Amino acid sequence: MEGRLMQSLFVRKLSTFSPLSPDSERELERATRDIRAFKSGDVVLRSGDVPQRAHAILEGFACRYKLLPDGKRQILDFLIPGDLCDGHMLFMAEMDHNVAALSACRIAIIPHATLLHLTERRPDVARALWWSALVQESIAREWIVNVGRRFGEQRVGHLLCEICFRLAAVGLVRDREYQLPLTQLDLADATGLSAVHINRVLQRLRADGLIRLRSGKLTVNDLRRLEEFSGFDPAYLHPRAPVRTPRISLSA
Amino acid sequence: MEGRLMQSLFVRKLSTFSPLSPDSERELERATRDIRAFKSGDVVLRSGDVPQRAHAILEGFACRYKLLPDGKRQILDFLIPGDLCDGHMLFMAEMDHNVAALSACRIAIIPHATLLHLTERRPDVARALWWSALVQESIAREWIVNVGRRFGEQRVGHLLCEICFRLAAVGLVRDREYQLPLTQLDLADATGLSAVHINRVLQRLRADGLIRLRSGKLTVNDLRRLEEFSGFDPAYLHPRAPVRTPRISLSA
DNA sequence: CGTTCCCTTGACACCGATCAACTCTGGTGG
DNA sequence: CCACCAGAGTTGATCGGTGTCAAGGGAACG
Repeated sequence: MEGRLMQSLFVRKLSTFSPLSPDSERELERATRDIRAFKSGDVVLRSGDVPQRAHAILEGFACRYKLLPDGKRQILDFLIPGDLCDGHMLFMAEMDHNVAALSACRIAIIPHATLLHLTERRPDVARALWWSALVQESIAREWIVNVGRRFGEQRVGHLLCEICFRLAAVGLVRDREYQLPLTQLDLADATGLSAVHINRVLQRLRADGLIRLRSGKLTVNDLRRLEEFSGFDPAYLHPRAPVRTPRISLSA
Repeated sequence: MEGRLMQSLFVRKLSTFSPLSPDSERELERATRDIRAFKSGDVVLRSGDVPQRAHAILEGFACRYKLLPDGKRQILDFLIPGDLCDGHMLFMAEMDHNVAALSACRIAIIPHATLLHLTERRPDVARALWWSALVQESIAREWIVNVGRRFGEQRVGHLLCEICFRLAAVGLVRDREYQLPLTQLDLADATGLSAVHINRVLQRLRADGLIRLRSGKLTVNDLRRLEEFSGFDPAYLHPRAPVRTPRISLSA
């Protein structure tokens, strides 16, 4: 829908991390014109890969995950429109986890060379990328708390709150509702629970009137109550702009 | 012990992330001359703080943690000599978690102004700091897997492997042994288990001949076996130097 | 219009929490 | 030097959250 608009979600989101100059936005926009479609289940990045191109979600849901020797899967993060899948690969040697599409996705492919070149000449871009890595770190830490110390109901509630806030930040929440193209198995692997248990947890959340979830559409009946119930505090998403905005320039 | 040597662990570790020029090392060294002692239990950084100074561990163990409304604690990471507690605070608005000493610690206090100034003039320093943030992110993700999808024995085993590798990287492992000044409650809060259960897990690991743990000293009898048992793969610690080393300069 | 996921439900097992007591250790002061 | 004390480690009994297994129902897609 609205090709041009959706395309710029990546740039828009980056600029909320740290303001971008119009020129930088234009150049980033130009760099994200190579768009590929992925089907649900497609693997975008594989552990051990040494990717030469960066991937930015424009539409759809994806996730980071790791597989254990015994076949169990742990989802590490959901990737929503505007998210960069592999920002760290600009510097690191190889992927240490996988990324796969959880729904049909449109993903922008950006050669590292282009992104590096852009970053070298544009301090605001470098700053935004660095900042986005810090937010990801912060989200990962909250996930540790989620799987480590909360009960099933709170885990799921907390996760749904996080997704709500993150989607809202890119304008994908309307009337307390958002598209959630996730399987109960996906929710299970994100929360460290089993699919059967997720099913029962969802039923209880529905029975308590906290959420409605039908055919991929989630409705939060009372966000305040769900936050309270789940122990959710959006501070860890660092929604505001950074305090200091030093000029960062990457020059070759 | 050996004041001068210990002091430079922070600099030494940073330079393993990304090589530092002798000048940068010298300047960093000079910036870390303000050293404070902390007792076990002392809170170094509190959630909500807006610190004006960065903290680097020179000696001892500390941890990041969050407290839940019901009083439960989840440890998010252990901070060992060489680690920067709050690198992200150079950019972010406020702390979203706490940092406390788990043993007697010596911690270098570096004013943000100094660190920023240094970073602005020295691309190699900026690059090393960015890189260190990426490694922290990677560690946090592996912790999600640990608490989400492993059994008690493997969780603890995996954690002990990680600490072993990280301590070894700063030269604090000798003869498969290292100082582990952690309470069983600390291990519990790091693995999402209860203190009682940790006790039983440790007994089983000892009985299986995998480890020895007495009076704060941990011995790994057979690292290969412990890794295999715990599903540990050090790749996520990204021990090697970054592939690309673009010049990053922060200029005000 | 049938195949394939996905969701749902029930029975049962088990990992790990909780509670409560006891022991050990290291440090302190008389 | 020893008695004491507080914190940490240990143990047993019991409870409960969550996993596993197995079967059936529903909805989407070709």
